[in-house]
Amino acid sequence: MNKYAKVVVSNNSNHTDELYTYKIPEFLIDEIKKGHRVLVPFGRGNKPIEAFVFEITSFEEINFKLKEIIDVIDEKPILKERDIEIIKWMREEYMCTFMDAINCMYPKGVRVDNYKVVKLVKEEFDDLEEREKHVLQELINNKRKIKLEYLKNKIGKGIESIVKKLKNRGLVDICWEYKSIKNEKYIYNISLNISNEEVDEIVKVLIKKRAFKQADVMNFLKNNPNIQLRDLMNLLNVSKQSIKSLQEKKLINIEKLNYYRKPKINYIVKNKKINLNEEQLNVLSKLKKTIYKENKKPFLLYGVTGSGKTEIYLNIIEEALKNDMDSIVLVPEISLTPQTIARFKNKFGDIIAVFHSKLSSGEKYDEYRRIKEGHAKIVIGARSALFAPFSNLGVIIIDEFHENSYKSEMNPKYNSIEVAKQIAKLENCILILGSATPPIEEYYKCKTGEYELLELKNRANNKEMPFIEVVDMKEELDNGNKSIFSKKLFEAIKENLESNNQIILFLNRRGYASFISCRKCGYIFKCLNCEISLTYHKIKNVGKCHYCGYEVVIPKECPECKSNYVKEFGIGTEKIEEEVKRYFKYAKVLRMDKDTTSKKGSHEEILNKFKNKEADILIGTQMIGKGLDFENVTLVGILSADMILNFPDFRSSERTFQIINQVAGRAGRAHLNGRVILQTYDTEHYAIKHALNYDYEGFYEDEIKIRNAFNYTPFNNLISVVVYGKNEKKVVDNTQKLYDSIIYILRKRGYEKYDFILGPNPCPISKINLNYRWQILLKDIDIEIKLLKSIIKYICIQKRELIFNKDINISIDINPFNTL
DNA sequence: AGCACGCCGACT
DNA sequence: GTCGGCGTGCTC
Repeated sequence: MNKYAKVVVSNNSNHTDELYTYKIPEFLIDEIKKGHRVLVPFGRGNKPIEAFVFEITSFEEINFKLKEIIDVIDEKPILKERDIEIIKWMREEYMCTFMDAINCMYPKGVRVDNYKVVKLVKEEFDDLEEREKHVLQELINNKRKIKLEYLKNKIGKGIESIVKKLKNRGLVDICWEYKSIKNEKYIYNISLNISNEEVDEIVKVLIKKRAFKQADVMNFLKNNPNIQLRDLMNLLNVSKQSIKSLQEKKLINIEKLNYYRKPKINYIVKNKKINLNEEQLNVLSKLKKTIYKENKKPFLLYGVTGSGKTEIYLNIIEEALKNDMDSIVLVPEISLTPQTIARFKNKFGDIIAVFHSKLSSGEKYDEYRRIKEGHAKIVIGARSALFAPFSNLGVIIIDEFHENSYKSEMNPKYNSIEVAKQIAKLENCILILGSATPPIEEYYKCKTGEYELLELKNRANNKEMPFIEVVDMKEELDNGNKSIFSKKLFEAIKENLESNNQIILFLNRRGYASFISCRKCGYIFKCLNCEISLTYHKIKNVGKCHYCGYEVVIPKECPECKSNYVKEFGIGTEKIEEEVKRYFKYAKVLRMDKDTTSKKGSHEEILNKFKNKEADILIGTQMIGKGLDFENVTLVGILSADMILNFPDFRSSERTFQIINQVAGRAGRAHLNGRVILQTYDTEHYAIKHALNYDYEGFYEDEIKIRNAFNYTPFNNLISVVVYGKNEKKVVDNTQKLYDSIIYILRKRGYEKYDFILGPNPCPISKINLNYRWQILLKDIDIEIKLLKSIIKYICIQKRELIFNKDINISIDINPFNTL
């Protein structure tokens, strides 16, 4: 019976994003399985390309002749059944191609090497031009076959037409060939299959048959019981054939070992027992109970800062290991969590694989292999670690799962939480989403019963959360204090410095000032490539664009009106540093933001310095808020909560609440009492009021009402379609066309109200890197999200050429984290 | 996308 | 005539 494979071809194109059917040749029928990588001839020229088998069928569906699969690439399938399910799901969910999703699962880089060759068919020199003869002669000299590329180098331009002419006369043939990259690296270990005593006898027989090489090998093996094939071939200068025939005579064993196979390690779990408190034990026992339960719900682990979530993670992973199950731990940004990683490594040692985005593709592949071969049982890393190829997944943990790094910014623009849920469902494994400030839409799912809520309400050391004092900056201004420090914060810094305690100052913006302008004519320094004002960096006296990296020296004179009234406005971490140094001359200050941590390892360096008390004050942006323990910090100053609050995004309240919570949690973690001072112009805002009391539940209740009233998530989905390109007019026209097409389809389907479509509008950042950006936002109000997606897919992907210009790009994001 | 093929102007 | 440049259309 004929068998057919439906495959996805490895081609970065929207036009080939479908399943292609190939006939499986006789010799591969038993070999090819779902998930295998294969080589198929594709296109008119039958170029051999890599493809992934998604289905195998045995009936003929199509009546035109099918091409045959050339070969399988790997010994074992690359994709598991559930990987294929996830790929299909991601393609639907995020409107990406099969290949976009496959690229998440399988490290790219090692791909098929293909090239065109010219083959000699007939030797006939009559009526040929000089250069044609030359080509023919080359072919005769080179075993009648030459790479086209090689000929191009030898002959130069015009080779294509020469070869074509030769082809038309039937003298040569042009076709594609490939060098198959078999990815598996093997070691062949050779040993005797007979006893040493028998060897001499055998050697005599071999010599009689004039098989001298084989005799050499046998003699060698008598003295060296174990050797690798490669070494044996080099040392004795024997061919593979000689060794093979020895194997056929059953005189030797050839053992195929995987290159990565190390001596099997028995992993040691260090039993430095930390006594869990009652709350933790309770949570843990609930988790353990579900390990073998069918149809698990995802767990939302709501644990206040310092409640010992990590300890729960370590324990449940240990439990999984006992049951021979693997675990995945996602952390927001690997470089920000050295302490967490250290704790995992301490406990589990060698069986941990670490995934960062900064691994080279080779390193990534090595880690991939380690996992695939079962040498790593735990992977810890950023969102890409989610796709680790474990065979028996038991637990997925997403730590600090409110962090927006879990949403991919690149195609496919997936949300790790959603993908994790999908994987957990298919693998029937435990999914733990841990946070001190869960996203509103996720916490909502506890209320609806989609998640099971686990709570850690107390800090492990039983310390109260530090008291947050709020300072109204409007009042400060009325009292004539124009500085960036309120009187209260100023006094507190002074006190803490005197008593030799450490201080953290938090501000959500790097640089010195948020913009630079001329006070006379109002000129504002802007990026040349982006529609964004430049941030002033005083140390280098430059204006920097935080979107494209553009930098320009700021002149004293206004380029517009030539006056001397150029001045910077707003505050950034650089300015805080300057002010602190001005007021507190003897304080030692460290600054941690994107500017001071660009070098590798500079992160840890700053943190270590601060931990070792080499500085009194740490000034920083968001990155100081991530799971760091500093015992001697007794004061945290949040300089301007408004900066986040006034951000033009529906999540800004939530972000504010989260950041205050995170940053405040840095104070007083050990024996000392902490104090937090929060400066804001908006003391009455509900996010700030609830944050002061660490009242997540209260904040949730207020926020969910707003989400409901304005049709935001979790009540509605949002789709953002951004149209961008270098030509502003084309961008505007194309966005309008997109809008018109959506309306046209909706009207045909009987819709009359279109108020769920916002736009077309320019994006809040209307130009980035010379690309003008326009946007249409759609919500699934009174319309099915599926329908909405299918309409957008139809217009933006399937009929793309009909509607959009060639130099126009489209970016579709389902439930984006921001709509800039 | 990326490749093959074909149509058309340019040039020995 | 034929070279090669680009436009067009298809990929099991």
